[in-house]
Amino acid sequence: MDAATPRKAGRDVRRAQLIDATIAVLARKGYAALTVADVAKEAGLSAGIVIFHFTSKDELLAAVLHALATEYHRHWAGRVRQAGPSAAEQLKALLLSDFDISVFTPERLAAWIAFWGETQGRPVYDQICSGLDAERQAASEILCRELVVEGGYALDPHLLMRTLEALCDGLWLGLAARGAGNSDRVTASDAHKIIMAALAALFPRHFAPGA
Amino acid sequence: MDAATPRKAGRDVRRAQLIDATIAVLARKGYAALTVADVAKEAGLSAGIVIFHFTSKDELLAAVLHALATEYHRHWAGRVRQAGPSAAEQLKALLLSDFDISVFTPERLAAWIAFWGETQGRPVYDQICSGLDAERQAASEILCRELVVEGGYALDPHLLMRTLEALCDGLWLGLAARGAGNSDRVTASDAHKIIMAALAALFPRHFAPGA
Amino acid sequence: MDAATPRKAGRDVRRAQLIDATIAVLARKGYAALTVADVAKEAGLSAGIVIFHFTSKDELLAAVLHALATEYHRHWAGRVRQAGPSAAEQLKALLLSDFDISVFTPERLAAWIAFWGETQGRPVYDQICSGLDAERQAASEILCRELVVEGGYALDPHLLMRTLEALCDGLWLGLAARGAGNSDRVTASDAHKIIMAALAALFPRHFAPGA
Amino acid sequence: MDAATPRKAGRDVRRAQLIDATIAVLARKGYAALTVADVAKEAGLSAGIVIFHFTSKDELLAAVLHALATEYHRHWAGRVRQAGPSAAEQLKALLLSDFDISVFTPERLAAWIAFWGETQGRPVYDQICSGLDAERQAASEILCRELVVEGGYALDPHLLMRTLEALCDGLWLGLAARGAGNSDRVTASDAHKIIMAALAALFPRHFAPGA
DNA sequence: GATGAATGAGCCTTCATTCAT
DNA sequence: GATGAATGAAGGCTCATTCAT
Repeated sequence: MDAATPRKAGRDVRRAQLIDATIAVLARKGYAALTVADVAKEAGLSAGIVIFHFTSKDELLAAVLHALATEYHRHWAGRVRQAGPSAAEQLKALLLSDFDISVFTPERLAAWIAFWGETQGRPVYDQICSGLDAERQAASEILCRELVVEGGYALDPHLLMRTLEALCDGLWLGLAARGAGNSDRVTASDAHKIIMAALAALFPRHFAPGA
Repeated sequence: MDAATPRKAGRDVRRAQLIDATIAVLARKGYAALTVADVAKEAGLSAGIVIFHFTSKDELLAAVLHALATEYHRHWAGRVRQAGPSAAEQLKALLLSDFDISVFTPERLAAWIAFWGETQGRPVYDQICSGLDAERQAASEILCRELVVEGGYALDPHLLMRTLEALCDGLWLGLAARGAGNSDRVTASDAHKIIMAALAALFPRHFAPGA
Repeated sequence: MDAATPRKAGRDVRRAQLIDATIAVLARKGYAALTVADVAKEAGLSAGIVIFHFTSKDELLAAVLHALATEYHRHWAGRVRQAGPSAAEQLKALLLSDFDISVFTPERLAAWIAFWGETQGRPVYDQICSGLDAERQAASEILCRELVVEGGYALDPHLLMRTLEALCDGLWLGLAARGAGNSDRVTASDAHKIIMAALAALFPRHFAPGA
Repeated sequence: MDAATPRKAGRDVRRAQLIDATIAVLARKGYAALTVADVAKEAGLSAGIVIFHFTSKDELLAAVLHALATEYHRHWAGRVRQAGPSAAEQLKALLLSDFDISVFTPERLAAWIAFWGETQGRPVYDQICSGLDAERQAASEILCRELVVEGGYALDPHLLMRTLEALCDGLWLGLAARGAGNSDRVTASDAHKIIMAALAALFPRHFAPGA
């Protein structure tokens, strides 16, 4: 692919390059059909070097998931940090960060989904994500709790967190769906509107409808 | 597996048996790791007979997805038909039908998710589902529109449908997640509560909170 | 090789055929250069069927060594049984049985030697042989002890056994040696003479020189 | 391995170092499992430099065998030279030199055996050894002939040489054998006793029993 | 219909060898 | 001289598929 692949490269540079190539192949062919040769070709390298850098296909895939999970975590955590001091602003930032298409390109979403499907029979994948997932859920639940307290809503913060996380997951699924002839696809813009409408419906005293 | 596998069985019976075996393997090992031999063993038969009945592994998997999609469609359509005449009752029936644990066992959910991950690079899978999916989305959107009209809500029926469908999808993902040490899992009961709370939030004039 | 290889064969027949093919390749190319494809080609079959019958290359080789060791054990034990009742006759039969060219063809000897060289780093090979080896050494030592007692020789039966076993091993090595331009090779006939001369020298009251 | 590996070393020093490393790996893993990377690691160097110094793996192994054969030759030849003037003393020196454990460590013996097993399909190895082997056999046979003439033994000097050489080879095999749980191993001390007893039996007028 | 031996394509992985630094 | 990233040729093994029985 990359005709300008330098013959030599630093260890971490090459690893990152191969991880990116894997994501691209994952998005194009899915998890089951991905081969080491595909990844190598995508990166303009040989299959041998993939094993050289990652020891095995399994470890390459684990490294890819780890990279995705870490990137995801950094992204939402950064957005929350940059948000205003109020719980409402932070929750909004947390949820909308999932639909920042400059980071979560269709390619990356497709790669994520590919891993979801393989969590069965690959407990490792769960282990890679569970810690970071738990952090996000905890952050989300804390923010929900604050809003509930502030607004006096008669809702369970834990279930609110589950609701919002499920909504985000479901929207990702919709964004990644390759509606073949389906011109009627979910877009990132839709996702934004949906998230804001859901916040307005659940926390009417914090979020104005149509904001 | 099943020691009492009858040696003779009608064509469709055997196909159904093999489809069930495939679902079981899919749930246990995931899509990528599934082999024809696994399915055969699960069904207590030989690999040859699997190919004999389905011509190829690809067609077996397509048949499985078709069976799942058809079953899914029949289930929600039946529930909507059995529901009361009001749009609110029908929408509620439609959404809650997804969490009927007698039909959507963890095994079946896991099989579904396995297919989701492979939709990339397997356009066939999209084709199998798209028609039935569209029907459901249309039904859902129509019901949302009726509620919007009845209740005078300032919400877009299309986005409401997307919201509810995404929520259901996300909850399925959560139900299927095999949180290893994660005692804090989403349950079908949680899903019911979440759906009802979401309906109450979005359509307050149709659904009482805590119903 | 065998153009008349039947398409189907009983399990044990095929295993024996593949073991023979492996011995042939071992003799021709040595242990390190042997490939599953070589064995398959030698047997006129595909590589897949080798793995099908033996699970792995390692297990194939272990099975070959096991077959060789068992055959060896049966052979000398049979010869001893057929020999006369005296310890002298039995010891003679035991030692000469190693040089029965109808069983220990150059090919088989070469295969044996190939395994000897790989016993390092393959403890399994030791385990396969050690039991049967010990039996032979015990039998040999008992016979030596009887001769020592009968003849009043001032020799240690254990060391006598070691001497005779080492001599047999060394002669096998010489028989298997492929003296390239070396027309002066050890022959089975030499081996017979050497064994008899050694017996005559060690047990002069039991074995006449030149017998 | 050796942390004190000097970065700079004369060509021959480095070659010798790599040959020693190869012998160590050969003894530990056997011939078939030996890799250039193993040798490099053992020597505390990189794989590239091994090839640089020996051009190829094959030539490295040939150099190792050559080194072993030369060392072996020098050793016995030196011992014979240092021995007394009589044929009996020289033959004794020749044979016992094989069991000088200060030179023929278990490691070196294991390396030798590893090569024996690969002589099949590697005619080069035969070529490397045949010349020096022939010299030893000639020397041994000449000494045997002298003893036969002196003692008037009714034995063929050629077969006597074969007998003694086979005995030495067989004892080496026994010394190198890694009897796992086998506490009953051949020792160098056993080998000495066996050689002396064999000489006493074959040449009673030259060697006293129990000497 | 059903089995299981057999095939062959393709994949992951190893490893000797090259080469830029 | 020395390193280590990189290659490419095999090799072992898996697995969908075929076919004689």
